Parts: sequence; C-alpha cells; structure tokens
Amino acid sequence: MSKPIDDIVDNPAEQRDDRVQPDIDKTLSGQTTIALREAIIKGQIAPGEKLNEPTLAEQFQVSRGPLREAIRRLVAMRLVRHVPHVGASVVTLELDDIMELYDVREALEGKAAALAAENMSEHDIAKLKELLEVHRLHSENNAGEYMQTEGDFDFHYQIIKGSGNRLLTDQLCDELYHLIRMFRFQTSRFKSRSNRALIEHDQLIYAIEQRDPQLAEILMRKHIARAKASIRDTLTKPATENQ
Amino acid sequence: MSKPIDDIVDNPAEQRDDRVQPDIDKTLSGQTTIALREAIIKGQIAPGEKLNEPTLAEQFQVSRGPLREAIRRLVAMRLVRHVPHVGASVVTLELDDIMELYDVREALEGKAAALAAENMSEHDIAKLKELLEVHRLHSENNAGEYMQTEGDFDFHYQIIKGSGNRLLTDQLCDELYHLIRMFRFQTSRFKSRSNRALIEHDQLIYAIEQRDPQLAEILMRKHIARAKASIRDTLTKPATENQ
DNA sequence: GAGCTCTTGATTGTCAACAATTTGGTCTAC
DNA sequence: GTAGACCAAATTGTTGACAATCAAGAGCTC
Repeated sequence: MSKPIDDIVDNPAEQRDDRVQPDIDKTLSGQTTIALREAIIKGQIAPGEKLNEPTLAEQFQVSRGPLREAIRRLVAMRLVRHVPHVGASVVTLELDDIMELYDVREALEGKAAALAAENMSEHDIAKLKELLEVHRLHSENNAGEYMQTEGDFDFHYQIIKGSGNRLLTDQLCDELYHLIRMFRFQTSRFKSRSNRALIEHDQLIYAIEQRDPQLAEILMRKHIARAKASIRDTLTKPATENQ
Repeated sequence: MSKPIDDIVDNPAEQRDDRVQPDIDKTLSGQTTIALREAIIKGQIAPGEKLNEPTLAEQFQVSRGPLREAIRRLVAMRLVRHVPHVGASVVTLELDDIMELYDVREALEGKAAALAAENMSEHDIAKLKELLEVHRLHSENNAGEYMQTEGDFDFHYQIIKGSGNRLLTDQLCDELYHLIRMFRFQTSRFKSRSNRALIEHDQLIYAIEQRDPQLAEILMRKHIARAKASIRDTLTKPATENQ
C-alpha cells in the first residue's frame, strides 16, 4: 500500500529530471549540460556572469565543443542569454521576469489541471492523494519547510504529467521548471504559504477527482496567481517587514 | 492614415522573424538555422527524414560545426527530434501532436489576449483595427484565401506582442509559431473558416478595446478551440467529404 | 585635457581530423 | 531454417587548431 508512492517521494530533483530525458547524460555534452545547468541554478555561477568558454571547458574537463552545445541548450531553456560574437551570460531574473514567468505558468498549468481532470487515470489520482497526505505529514512535523520546495514541485509535476499532453509537459517541466528552481535558489526568503497551499492542493485534487476540468483550471490558476502575488509583495516590500 | 499599417501588412514572414531575432543571421550557424528551418517547414526535407550531417553540411556549404548547432536549435524549437548516437530527424506531426499543440496555443494565446486587453496601447489597438480592415478587404476580393494564412498570423502576432509579456511572445512566436507553419504547409486542404474567423477577430478587438481581459481571453480560447475542432474534423474524415 | 583612431589582446566562430558508438549484414552453431 | 554473435561500414561525438570579430587601452591630434 505504501510502496507505490515511495518511488515518487524519495526521489531528489536531479533523479526526476533524468526520468524525463533518460539518456541525455550518456554523451559528454549531455553531462555538461546538466552540470552547467545545476551550477547556474544553484548560483555557483552568478546571475549576469559571463560564460567564458575556455575557462568553463577547463572547469568541466571537456573540450569547447560539448561545452558550447551545453550553452546552446541552456539558451533554449532560457537560463542563459547569448549575443553573437560577444558571448553567453547567465540570465538575471528581475521581478518583472518572475511576474511574466508566473503568468505563463498560470496559463499552462491551468490548462494542465483541466486536462488532468479529463485524462488522469484513477490510479494516478489515488497516487496523487497519497502524495498529498505525505506532504501534509511532512508539513506538520517540519513546520512547513518541506512543502515549500520539493514537495510543491512534486505535486504540480504529477498533475502536469497527468494532463497527458507531452508538449505541455515538456514546456513546463523541462524549461520553465528550471527557471523557477533558479529563482527559488536566489530568493529563499519569501513568506511561507504552506498551510494555504495544502488547502488549495486539497481542493484541486477534489476537482480532478470529480472530473471537473473548469473547476480544476480555475483552482490551479488562482493557486498560481496567489503565489505570484505573494512573491510580488515579498520582493517589493523592504526585507525587514517580512519577519 | 494608411501609412502606419503598411509596415505591418507588407512584410512577409521571414522579415517578421528577423525583427524578433535581428542578429541571428550575422553568423554562419544562424544563417544555417534559418535555411534548415525553412527547408523543413516547407517540406523540402520530408517529415520523418533523417538529417545526415555530412550531406546537409555539403548542401548548405558549411562545416559540420555550424550545421550541428543549427540542428540543436531546431530541436529546441521542436521541429527536429534527436537521439544520442543515432541522429536527428524531422518531426512527424500526427493528428495527436496538432491537438496537443492547439491546446497549448489555446492556453498561451488566451492569456496573451487577456494581457493585451490590459496592456495594449491605444495606438496599437488602432493599428490592429486597421489591420483587420485590410484583411476584410483582402478576404472580400480574394474569396477568403489571404485570411487563412499570413493574414491570420499577422493578427494573432500583433495581439501576442500587445500582451507585453516577452516570455509569452518568445514561446509563441519563436517556437510554436513555426510548428504551426509546418503543419499548414503539410495540410493546406482543410475547410476555410475565413468569414467566421473575421467575425471572431472583430469580437476580440472589441473586447480588447473595452479593456475586458476575461472576455478577451474567453473569445480567444473559443476561437482557437474552434480552429482545433475544425482541423480534427477535416483530418479524421476522408478527404472526399470536404468538398 | 578631451575625443578620436589604431592596435593589441582576448574571445567567439569555424573547420577538418580523430575517436566512439550504432546499425546492418554475414557467418556460424544449433 | 532460425537465433545469436561477430565484424565492418557509416554516422555521430569530440578534439585541437585556425580565422574572424569585438572590446579595451595606448597613443595621437585638436
């Protein structure tokens, strides 16, 4: 009974990525892509910093070829900007960029929730409910820490996959997902919405269970819109007011 | 009075792309990207066909380096699939893929219309209205031929740009836009929706003019959903029934 | 001293050769 | 005759060297 959710909960973020692109790291450029991506997301390479090809190639122990390819993939992923004959640099996520990102997220994940209500299998819905229960326990024990990060990602991830739309899944999980991860690494100081998120997730599951696409979409959009508003409030006010 | 719209109407599709990425063709790999992209979209390289690197490099008169880079960009654009150590091949757009594409389009362009209703300048709205009038005249004179192709793109393009969301604009105009172009080149036989599209565009402009985001979003989503349904009907029925 | 031009250094873009992997065919064993 | 292993050709992945372009600083002119 508890087995089926173990393989969801116990997986860290990296492992989850590999399931989406299982053979990207068989090649050198694939490994470099992941390594460089994580270095950027975790801030080991600062936002706005220039990506010097010879230096990074030395650093990752590869030639400039695979490194350039990795950079190009991160450009497509919008983690890196590139200007011809000038070079590549890590994107700087201003507040405006995050707001734009969350508007796109609202549109895409809203549709994903609607499609999930239509297409998700009963088995996957059951798994989702168990997942939420695990998160609820974690939240009670660890004062809401877990829910904010990987737990929230897991939940949204499962719903997106449940939409059955591969294009939608790729766009959200392979591209925008990493941008959000990068943002969260940069600003880990915004107000916890753990309890509220749990309630909203609860309602969302109910809508999916009832096979109500419109309600599921509305709930997901409001959920993301509130997260967006929360971020804006936190980042526009001085940091001292948030205690 | 007629000047401001000339620079919209008289531009072919290629020129419009260059405005989005003005300096992509300064470099060899950029030129190769565009050339290969157009060859794929226009069907000069058949769907499913393998992209042989030495052959294509010879064909485009470049080395394998820039060609590989072009391929990678088209992979990010979802026009090409790539399997490590096996190679790249042109995507095959099945009906399911188009349906998925239009679901994503519905979500993104719906949000774009809502944002356009909020953010579009009065000047841009006026230009949009003039653009629609030009299309109406073209449609009356040429029996609805123009509207189906570039005219429709122009209209949607302006609204997307009017959203003011750069991420949204990039995703739609730089990536999904080319997938739709490819699909239209492959199947140019589906039922004309010219008159209906004109009416729906009319209503959409009205909603934007009234600064009504919710209505604009609903109208745009219905507009795209109807186009999706029309495509499904045409492609699932035998071709002889469409006359 | 300010502004311009030229030059130099560094960095990116491109190329051609080398290495590694896959695929298709052939041969052998059962 | 079929299944499996092995071999060879073709293709992709990778490398290091070369060419083109840009940015910064020195020197010169006004």
